[in-house]
Amino acid sequence: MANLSKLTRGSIAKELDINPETLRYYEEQKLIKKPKRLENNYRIYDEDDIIRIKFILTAKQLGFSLKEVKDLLSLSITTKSDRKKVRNIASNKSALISEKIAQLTKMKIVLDELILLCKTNETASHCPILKCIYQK
Amino acid sequence: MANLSKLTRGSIAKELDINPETLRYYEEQKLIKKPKRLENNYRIYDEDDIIRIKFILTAKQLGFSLKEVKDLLSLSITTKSDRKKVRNIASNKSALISEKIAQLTKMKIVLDELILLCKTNETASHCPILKCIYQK
DNA sequence: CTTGACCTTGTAGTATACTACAGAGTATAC
DNA sequence: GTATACTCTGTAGTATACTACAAGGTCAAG
Repeated sequence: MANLSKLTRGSIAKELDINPETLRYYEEQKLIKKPKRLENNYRIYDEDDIIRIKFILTAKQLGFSLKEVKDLLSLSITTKSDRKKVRNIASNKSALISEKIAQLTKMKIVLDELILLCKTNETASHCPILKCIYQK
Repeated sequence: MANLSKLTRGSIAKELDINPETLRYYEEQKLIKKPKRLENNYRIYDEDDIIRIKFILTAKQLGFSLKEVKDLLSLSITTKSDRKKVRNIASNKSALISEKIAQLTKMKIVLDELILLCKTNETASHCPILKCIYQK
């Protein structure tokens, strides 16, 4: 039966540079919905799935666990009662993200200083990266 | 023998809200140096150790693996030959951090928009957080 | 002077997040 | 029409990062 170069597990995995099995794992963990199947029972993904998977991979890089990613993905307001819950989760995550940005900014400043030192003839022993901890 | 309320494994762990065993694990993994010992063989840490442990915990929250943390902690210029190596690692990490900051910023914008929606009477179904993927 | 809360070592177990494999079916390339 | 390269399911194994436990030593409080 014709495949018509559809978005199967393998092609998605290749495009996103992940193991095809990871897609099955995310499905099992309910991070992505069960995809449609071709006549031959092959999983077939759409653009929305790709967006979602990209989000999962990105959030993971930013230090969120799969459980936290799941929380983030659940943030939609479909009923009135969702409003307060969503606002709570979103507020918490927003604050957490601000904190992460602040820490990363400090870390980047120290690294960029260090790169400058490398270009000149100075030395920087004693783990200069640690400066970012007691830096404003 | 007098302890003089020294910084033992337990007190550090309590202060940093981690499991005392984690300190032994980080020592084994060579993320922190072997600490001095009291006369009774108890591990005893100093302020530098605390800074270093705080850095490890922070970097982990930001999505760095322990291996990456180790790389970051190794960034010191003690000999001339270090210069190029340090500059390479630091440059790579600096760029990676910029990327993380950009992604987190996008994510925060979407979350803050969502919080606003919660305050008004609008709905936001279909996982609004996913917007941060195809956002400039 | 003992009870309980620390500490020591070595080793084993766990949670998270994949990753691989077996055994079978399906599909494209020559 | 047959390699070989996918796909399917179920299940087992692995890497990372802890976390717990056993068996024993140390220490401050009552």
